[in-house]
Amino acid sequence: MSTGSRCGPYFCGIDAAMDVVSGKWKVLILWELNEHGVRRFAELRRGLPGVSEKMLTQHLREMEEDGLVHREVYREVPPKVEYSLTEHGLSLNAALASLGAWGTERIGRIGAEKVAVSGWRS
Amino acid sequence: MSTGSRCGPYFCGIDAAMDVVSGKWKVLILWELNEHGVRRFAELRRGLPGVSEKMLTQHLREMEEDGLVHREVYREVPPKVEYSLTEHGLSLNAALASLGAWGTERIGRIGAEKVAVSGWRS
DNA sequence: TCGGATACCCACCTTCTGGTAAGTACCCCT
DNA sequence: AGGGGTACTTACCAGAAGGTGGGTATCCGA
Repeated sequence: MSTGSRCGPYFCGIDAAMDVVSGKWKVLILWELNEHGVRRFAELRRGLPGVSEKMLTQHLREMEEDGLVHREVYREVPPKVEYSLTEHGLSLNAALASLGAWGTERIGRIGAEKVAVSGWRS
Repeated sequence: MSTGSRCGPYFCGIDAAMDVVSGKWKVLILWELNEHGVRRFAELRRGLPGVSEKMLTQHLREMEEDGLVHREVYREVPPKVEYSLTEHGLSLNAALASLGAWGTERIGRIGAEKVAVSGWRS
């Protein structure tokens, strides 16, 4: 998966979009980055309770490959890396908005539990 | 998974929506059902090249549990079962439209291959 | 000097997902 | 009588996804 680039063949557009978004934390990373604009690695980790460092780096690398996030490395000590959304990441987030609204409605319908994390809304 | 109902806890709405849609063929089933209105089991199987009977039944059962599809059994011989979308399934499909548009744009951007199947558009 | 922070990488292990192949029971067509 | 279609179910298996716990090099504060 790390080398197997997500590039189809696809049945349709939804298929292609689901591909870049499939991964336990990807939409959450997208959301977090959208909310805060720019985030450092450790900030993302703290914002996503339960994510392992391995998964976070792996997902971030894949999203970088897919052109969704921008990775800015500052060659200093201690290391500093900033992540932000590219324009494709931003537009993907916008495209996910209606899906988010549907999901929020569903949460209310089935009375699902929600993880209480400060900073998470909707 | 068959018994583990998809019911959170969730971080946000997108999370909840992704949950009911995660599965290799689910969005495709959703799309197929949306295009044709009502479909029988074998029609769906033929419309989704590569799907195994096991996965199709499994996904259909889960989507029924999640209130996305309606299953109508006709007690005859040979057996006849018709599947269609519920209103929640229809609204989910509508919510996926913008994501589909994003994906279609992405396919063009990266020049991904598309499965050529008659009946599939966009 | 010791612990904590930064941003990772690596190997190992478990869990989950999906595929294969078989069986079921009854029908129609040739 | 044999083959194909209907809509599944079950058992088994392979590969992918994700979690755990270690290591790296450097710096800062206590």
